[in-house]
Amino acid sequence: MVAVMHSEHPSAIPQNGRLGRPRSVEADGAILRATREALVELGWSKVTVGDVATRAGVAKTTLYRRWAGKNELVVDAVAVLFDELELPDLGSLAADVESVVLRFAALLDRPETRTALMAVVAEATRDEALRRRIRTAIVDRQKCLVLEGRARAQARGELPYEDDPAAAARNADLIFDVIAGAVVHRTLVSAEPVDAGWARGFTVLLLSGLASLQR
Amino acid sequence: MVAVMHSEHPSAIPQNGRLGRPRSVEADGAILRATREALVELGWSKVTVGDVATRAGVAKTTLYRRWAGKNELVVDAVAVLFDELELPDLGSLAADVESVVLRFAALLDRPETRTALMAVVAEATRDEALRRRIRTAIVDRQKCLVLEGRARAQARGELPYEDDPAAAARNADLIFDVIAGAVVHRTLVSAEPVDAGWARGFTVLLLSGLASLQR
Amino acid sequence: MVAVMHSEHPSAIPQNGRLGRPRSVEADGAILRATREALVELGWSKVTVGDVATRAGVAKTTLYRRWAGKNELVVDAVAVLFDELELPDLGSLAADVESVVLRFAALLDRPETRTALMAVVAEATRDEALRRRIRTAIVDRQKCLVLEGRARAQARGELPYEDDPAAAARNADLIFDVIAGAVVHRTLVSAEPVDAGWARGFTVLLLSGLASLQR
Amino acid sequence: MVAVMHSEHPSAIPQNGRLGRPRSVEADGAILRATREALVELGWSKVTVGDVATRAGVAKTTLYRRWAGKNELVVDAVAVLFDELELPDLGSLAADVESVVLRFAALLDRPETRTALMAVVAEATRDEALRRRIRTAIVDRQKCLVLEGRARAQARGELPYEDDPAAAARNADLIFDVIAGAVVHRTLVSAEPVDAGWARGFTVLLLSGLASLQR
DNA sequence: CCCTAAACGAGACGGTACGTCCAGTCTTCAC
DNA sequence: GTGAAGACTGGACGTACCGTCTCGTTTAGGG
Repeated sequence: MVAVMHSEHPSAIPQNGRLGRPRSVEADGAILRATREALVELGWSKVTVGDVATRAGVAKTTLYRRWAGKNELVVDAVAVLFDELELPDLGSLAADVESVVLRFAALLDRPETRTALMAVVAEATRDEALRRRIRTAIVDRQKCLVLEGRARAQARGELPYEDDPAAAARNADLIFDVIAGAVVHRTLVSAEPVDAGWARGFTVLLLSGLASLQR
Repeated sequence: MVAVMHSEHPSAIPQNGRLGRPRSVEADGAILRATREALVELGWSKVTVGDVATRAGVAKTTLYRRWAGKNELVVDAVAVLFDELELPDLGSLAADVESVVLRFAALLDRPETRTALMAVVAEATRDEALRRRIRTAIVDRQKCLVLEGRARAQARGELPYEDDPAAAARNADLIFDVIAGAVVHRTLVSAEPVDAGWARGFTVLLLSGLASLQR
Repeated sequence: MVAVMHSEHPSAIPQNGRLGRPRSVEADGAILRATREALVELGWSKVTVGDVATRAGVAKTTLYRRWAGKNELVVDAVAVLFDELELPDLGSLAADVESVVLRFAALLDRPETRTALMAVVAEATRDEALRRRIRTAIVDRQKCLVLEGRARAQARGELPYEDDPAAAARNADLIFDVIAGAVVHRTLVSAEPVDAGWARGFTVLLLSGLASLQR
Repeated sequence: MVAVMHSEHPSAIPQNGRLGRPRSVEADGAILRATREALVELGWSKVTVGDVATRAGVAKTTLYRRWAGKNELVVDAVAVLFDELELPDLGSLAADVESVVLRFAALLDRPETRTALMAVVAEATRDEALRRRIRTAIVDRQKCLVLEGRARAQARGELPYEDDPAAAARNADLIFDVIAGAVVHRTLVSAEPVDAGWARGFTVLLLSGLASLQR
């Protein structure tokens, strides 16, 4: 993975002029850190903006200058964690898939993502801007793992190069929804652990199915 | 599917004795109906208990006597919709899967489920009782579709009978998470439509993968 | 004093026919007793009808069949206590007045009257029926003490017989308001004790003033 | 009377530092005015904090930040009216007393005091803080009228100067309870008008009695 | 000895107000 | 002009009582 390591404070780019006191640079980081801390302790629904501000040692005003509300704040706070997702080359597609499944499951097992992810997705069903934010901050970051894995497998000769770029994109999306969906559902809805056994079984199912898609 | 048609008011079973005025039987139904209506109009986060009570023509007290809060109420309100999920015998496993995928996607596309489902799942990460309620009211109802579909496919000779019951259960769970997860993720996270094409592609992937699991 | 010893349950006179189960005779007494008990423990504003019913071992319905609400109930509950007020003949008007002042103050010092009396008077400013109830149940009972004391003093020759009955009534009312008002104010507003010294001082003031009124 | 004209917002003195937005100065006045208005229209028991806030064009929060509850609020709202009580020098003690009796009665006849005064006194029997508040906000204001009237009468030679300061204080208290008590009782309990005739009769009684106390 | 009719207990009902909490905005002073 | 502090409006929360109602269950007297 390229590890974009996006800056922790893309929050807003006010800087209308160059006048006045510049924004505290530490504030953004402190706020996001406080948000994650609050999520761990209290869970999504009990986190309050005021409390986050207090934890961050920051006034509510400061926080609202940078984020529109709780939803946006939490998306950004959690998004950082998805930067950790990487796809080390383990030599085979199966190993790569198993690895990413386990890493993704581990990420969803952290209390801050666990409580926040579904909540913001739920909010997003009614809020296009939030949906975009989630997509760019979280979903796209995961989706490129799929693309990267496929490219690597193709380079290895495990998967054929596809002629039709539309079909290729369609397949990538399908695979992405299957992987992410299965892991999320297992973890958050079924509330059962994603262990090595499950990951292996899932990978077998996925790769066999995948093979038949390519034919 | 057996279409259990569970009673609309499992809300609470106080009935300590037979003393006192009995609870209004219509109230439960009216409240759940009002809840769905409010979900459609306002979306999860804007639904308020007071508003639901008003819509149902019921006092807040009455509502709180039967449900502990918004979460429990919404689970029960939405659960009813999952009773509609059926698995008509279309003659082949592939047709059955495609059909259930489309039906499930259609259910998730309804505004009341769309906005509510992820929200209650999110809350459930911090609330064991709610998690149980979701499981019994919603998840288990879906899972039995998987079992039913498999039994039917086995009867048709499309799938072998499994010797190891534990492995059989494990596979059923895996398939359930893959199907439900993929559809949910496609619908709510990726926010893309589950159309006939997607359903066909997904089914091909699933069934091919499935075949290899059995070997 | 005549010690009317009014029955403890004038609560209502339903008895439309003679049919059906007759009202429990103990209930009235138990309810009034429970009301006083609750007044002592909780004070007027925290007493609830439901709690009184429970204490009396009676259903709320039963209570509401007999009293219109908290106000009426409390008036009746407290009224009984005013029956205790008597005017023993101590041989002189001064002694009689001092005695009744002290007795009245002692009555107002009881927690149930203390907390209830002003409250119902306050409610009565907006409720003519309640005002009448207070008058007949409490005020008139005290006022006849004044009349009795005057008659006795006249018999003793301490006070002249008045010719004008209107003036006599006016004076009695004035004296009543002065005595009752001073004691109530001292006890409940100034919140200072009515002891023997105060009673003596007040009696001197009153009787001297009284003498000049008669001239 | 000196007409202290105490500020209309002694409600609370938080002012921990000088930080933050200062409390709205108009709010206090608007709230107290709205309280009196509501008292007039609805009477004590039907006044609600929420309604007062609405009338004052203020959020409930704002009101609760300044007063602990309905009792405290009403005391302050009514207290202002007692500032109007003055003791104009009419040249003789009798005239002064008659005048203050009529003024006080007129004050108690106003619907806002009528309904509120006894109610808060009733509550105060169970609440030491409220009792203190009543004393400083209302009672003490009246009591100084007594002291002023006596000083004036002494200056005129109508009353002797007292040697014993303790006895002087005792007498002032007694006179205060007798005047205030009689007027309150006549007005609120007996519910009869305090007219010129009654005031004259009462004054005669009081002053004659008073004379004998000094001897 | 049952029948009728009211009173009973229990507790659910529609309401109203409570006092608290949080969201998001606004106002002040200090830097 | 930014930042901390905190007051502001607005609105939902969940609880507590109110006074009414609807049950099933006594408990009389009159037939």
